[in-house]
Amino acid sequence: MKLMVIDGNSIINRAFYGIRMLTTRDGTPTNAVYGFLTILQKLVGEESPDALCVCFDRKAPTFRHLAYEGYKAQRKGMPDELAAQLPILKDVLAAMNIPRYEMDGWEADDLMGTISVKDTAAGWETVIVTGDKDSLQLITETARVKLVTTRMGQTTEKDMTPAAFREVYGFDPIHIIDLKALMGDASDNIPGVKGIGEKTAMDLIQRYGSVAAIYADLDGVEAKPAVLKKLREGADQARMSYDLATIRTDAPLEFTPGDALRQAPDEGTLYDLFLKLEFNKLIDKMGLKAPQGEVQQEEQLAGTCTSEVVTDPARAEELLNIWRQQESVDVLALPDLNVVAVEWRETEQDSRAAVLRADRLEGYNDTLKSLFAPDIKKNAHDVKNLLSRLLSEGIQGGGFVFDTAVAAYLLAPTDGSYDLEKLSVTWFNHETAKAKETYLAPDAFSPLGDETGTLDALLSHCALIGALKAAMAPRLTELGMDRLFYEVELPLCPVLAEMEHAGVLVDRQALTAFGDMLEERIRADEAVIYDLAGETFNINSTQQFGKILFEKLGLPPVKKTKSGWSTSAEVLEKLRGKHPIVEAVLDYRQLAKLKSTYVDGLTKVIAADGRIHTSFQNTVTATGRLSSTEPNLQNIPVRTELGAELRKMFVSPKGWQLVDADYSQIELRLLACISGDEAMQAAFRSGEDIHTVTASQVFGVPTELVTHEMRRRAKAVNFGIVYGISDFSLSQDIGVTRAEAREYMDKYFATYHGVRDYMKEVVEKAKADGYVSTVLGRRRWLPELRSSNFNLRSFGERVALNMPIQGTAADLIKLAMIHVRDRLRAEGLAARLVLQVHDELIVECPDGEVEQVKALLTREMEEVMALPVPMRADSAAGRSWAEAKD
DNA sequence: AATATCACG
DNA sequence: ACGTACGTGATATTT
Repeated sequence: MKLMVIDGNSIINRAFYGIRMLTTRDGTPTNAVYGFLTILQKLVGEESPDALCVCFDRKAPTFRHLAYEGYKAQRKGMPDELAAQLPILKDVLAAMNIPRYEMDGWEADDLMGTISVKDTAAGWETVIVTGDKDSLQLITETARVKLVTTRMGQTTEKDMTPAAFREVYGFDPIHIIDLKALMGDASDNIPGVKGIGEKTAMDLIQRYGSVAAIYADLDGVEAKPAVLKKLREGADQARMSYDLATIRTDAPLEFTPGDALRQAPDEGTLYDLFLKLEFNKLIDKMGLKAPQGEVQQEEQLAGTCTSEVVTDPARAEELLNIWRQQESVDVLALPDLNVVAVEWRETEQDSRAAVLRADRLEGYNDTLKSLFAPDIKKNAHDVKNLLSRLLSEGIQGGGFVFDTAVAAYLLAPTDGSYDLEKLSVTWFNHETAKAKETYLAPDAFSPLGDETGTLDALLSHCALIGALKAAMAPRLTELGMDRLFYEVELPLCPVLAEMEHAGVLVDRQALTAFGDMLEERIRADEAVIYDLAGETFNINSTQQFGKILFEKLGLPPVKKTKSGWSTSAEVLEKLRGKHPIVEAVLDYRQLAKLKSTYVDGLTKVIAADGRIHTSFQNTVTATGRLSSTEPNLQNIPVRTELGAELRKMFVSPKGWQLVDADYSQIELRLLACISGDEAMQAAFRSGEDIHTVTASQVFGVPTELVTHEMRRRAKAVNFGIVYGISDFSLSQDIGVTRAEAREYMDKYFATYHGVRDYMKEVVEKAKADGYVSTVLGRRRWLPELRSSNFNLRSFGERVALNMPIQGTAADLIKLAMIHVRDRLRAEGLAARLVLQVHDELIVECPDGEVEQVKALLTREMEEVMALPVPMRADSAAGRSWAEAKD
């Protein structure tokens, strides 16, 4: 019979440091518990012990430690992230019915020693699991130590039997105590004999066997005189250290191995616990089932509903009428819209589903049009995308009352992706069929394809939308995000879809001509660079260029990257003037970027209608902003003269113009609002230039005497504040000493103490709540604030400062976009929104509408919300984006 | 797939 | 003592 006894503290420690940080969505750290369980499973699998128990340390002072009061005094307390996981682990062990031993005044290894002795007495074999070499003294013929090490998430263990031990150390296991007595152990604060290290100690113990033997006849010991002297002077230390290093085997513990016989876990309790810890993989791996009473979710997901493939137009009509009666139905469409699944509840319990297929149903397009009309209320996943595809088919969809992708995003905006498969796991801990392997497979619905499982998967995903809504809607309400969801995000979907569909007209010829010009200049730069380098090389390769720059030409490296010396523009700026190649490469880089990313990149995505249709992503950013992809039209150059040329390529159709409206200083204005800073609010209300006012106050001069340089620095401080700046970064940014930067910030905070107080309070509140939020209640969870990692925690603090501001700006412009669209429509204008660039809206309209549209945009943007500081928006019109941007 | 760079607000 | 600003996406090179 075999008993496995685990050093709980040691193993959870190894797990904590060996496995990357892991937290639940609310920030509870779980990596150590997870790691512990992984190790436990692995070892139990390998050893199949008959009995199992875990020992823990109890912090109280212990007698064997009284001998040396410094003992453990200096041992660093365990990090909070680890300490928080100990009680969790104990709960898990309880649920698994694994006995746990801990006693006031005793350490885990003492208990393990005691248990091991009793185990042997009962005629059992013992396996001691620990990461601590101290415990090697417990090795006997019937007790072996499994030494566990965890690195990069990989666990390796080594079996230490008496033979294996002797192989490594050259003496018997029990004498590890003697070894420690001589060499000490810093991590356990065992002093050892001063001046005796590992080498000497090993040699002595190998030759004499024990401390006792050495001191019994110190004069007979063969060693260097210096060593002998140290031994003589350290006799007391050696004796004391010997006691400290000795693991006791006489703890007053009642134990017989039968107490620890393995038992089945309490499945329900364990399931709940793992669900809370988000250990979904473990639930599956251990085949755990939900406790009674929570099973209905499974049934709902199992999709036991009745389904039909609609082939009769009359039946389709009938169904449409049924759907019109429903409070809402769930819809899931293939990307090409040729197959649509609809699911609805017939009664409380029974659900039904129908599949519409373009190839099976006559009048499919009309049915589609009716289904997506506003009078049928629909729940869908990624409404914006669906609406966009519908518009491509000439259908203007409406009537969407829930979007599971957007809801998932609002509830966890940093999760990254929200496909149905993933949501099924995060919300219900249920693996579903993979869309790509079933209904999204290339031949899923082709006549030659294999349809087995395809419809099942489609319908179960469709039903999942309903189940997710049932779970998410109350959560949104609970977190106060109803208005944000139903009045901002959801109504924004059709606006975005329309913008994507509209696209923006591009002057292809001008773009090509610009590209040709760039091409020529790039060639010229290449020639110059090769000449200056004395060889040809790939200028785009930072490695090759770095070699030329720092090795061949011998310029001084400035900054490191992970893989060598940086050649970034920031570095090259500093090297400017040291060698002509620097300037040439800077110029080359600018041209190459414009050519490849913008001219070539944009040309590639001009559609047949001569326009570029970007995709606006509404479930990507952590702050609530939109993002733009394929292509990204939110990073079209503007800061350099040459780059800004590109904006001349974005044009209006004949007889039309582009109207551009942008918020002025929206983030700083919101900082003034959110912080409640009177001085800053007054500055904005005065209507003067905020950077000038700030400069005047920070530098203590009247506004008329603020120089260009003073304003520039004040502007950098203003911006920096919004990002949670440090004096170091500010000094880097504006090129002054760190002390000066510090001084500017101090003066800034003296002027705007409301901002200073806000910065402190928002971080404190975030730490208490675990999240920050915007004016409209958009949330970002911040588990980083609980990290023991300084960098990560500091990052969390900066995010806590920035997200409410950037996020509120995003809230505002999103709301403004909805209002703008509604007003354009209400006033019967042909004008339409085409682009959004975070604080800027671009509308395309007939010449005759320009003035009306300019006024409308300014008004809707400025008056989108009543705030203590006025929001300002400026608008301008022109034949191109460049012309409209002044 | 990861890294470096650079475009934007 | 730490390491040094928030939020994005595209391209080219290298692994």
